[in-house]
Amino acid sequence: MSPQPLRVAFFGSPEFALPVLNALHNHHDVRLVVTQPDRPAGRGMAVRAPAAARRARELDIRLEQPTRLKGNEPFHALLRELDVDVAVTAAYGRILPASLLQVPRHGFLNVHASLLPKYRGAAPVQWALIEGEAETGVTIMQTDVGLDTGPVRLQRRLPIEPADDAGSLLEKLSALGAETLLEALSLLGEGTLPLAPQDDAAATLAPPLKAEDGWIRWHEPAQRVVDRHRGVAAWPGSSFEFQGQRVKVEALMLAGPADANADASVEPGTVLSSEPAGVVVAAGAGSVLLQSVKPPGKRAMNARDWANGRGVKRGVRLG
RNA sequence: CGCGGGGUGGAGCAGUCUGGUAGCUCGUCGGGCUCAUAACCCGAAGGUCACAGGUUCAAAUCCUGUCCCCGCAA
Repeated sequence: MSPQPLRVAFFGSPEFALPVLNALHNHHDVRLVVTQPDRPAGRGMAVRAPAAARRARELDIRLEQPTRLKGNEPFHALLRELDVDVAVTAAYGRILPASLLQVPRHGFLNVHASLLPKYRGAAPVQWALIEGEAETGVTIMQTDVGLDTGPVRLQRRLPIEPADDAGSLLEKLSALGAETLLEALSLLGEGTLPLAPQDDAAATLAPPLKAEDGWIRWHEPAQRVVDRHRGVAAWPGSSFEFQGQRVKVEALMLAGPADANADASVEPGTVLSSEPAGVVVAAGAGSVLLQSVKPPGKRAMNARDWANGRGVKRGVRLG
């Protein structure tokens, strides 16, 4: 795709970064991979390396996992030594100091999973889903000192399918991001990569999700409950409270018209029926079908099975 | 040895603290009722209570060890 391989440094950590790293490795000269440090994760709290770090080892690319960047002179020196044309970031998860941005000849390009200036921040895909957007996309931007505020260099749009959740959309967008980045680097090599400032007035924020973003708000309209569920699917997942316990919802959908909450006097969160397909719950408008749930300490089960065992039937209130 | 929850007929649970007849909501099978059903009625089958050892007249239940599942932690 790129006739002229560039010398690049790559900054990225989680799964989202992998397609981008792989694309760079296939078409350019990746001289360095930088990820977040290894951290304890998983049951047993075993130390685990970020996805990009494991991939870098597989590809036998030099790997650095600095704890801090600001004032880290040896790291700055290393980047200068490697003499890279451009640095690329994709979900690196850290603000870069100005002193670092000017080291590569062409600065830093960031692969961001939204149509900037909308959804600046750490969770653009998740928030686009929660807000019920019909489309999203990826932006290749020139990194500056702000949070996703730098000029847009290349952008590609992608429709959001009804079946998409945070997991599937992140996957699609990382693939699209990798593709778009290669195109951008190609144009960069030719000196024809556009540079357009963002319209700050149109900017919106997509902050990291918090655990409470996953709680189902039954008073929201049914479609919004579904959209929120899709957005928080990767983490923290949606859940509700029942008898003091947090029950996670693995699968949920809009209830059919037959199950619609016709009686507006029914309190949101009230179980309307328990049927083979699942448990129908009244929302602020309309109703939602819980298909698969996961009580604490248990594996995922059909919502109907869960209801059978816990005495959940018509009229019971969920929190 | 980071913290915590769990393993009981085919599914989901109660019972364990305070040892003493295997319980509940479903499903399955047979029969009945109904124009009909995610409905209702009658009946039946189906369980080494995760595994091993120990205590006891007696263990799903108490003690010890092992295996497996799950949550927190981003």
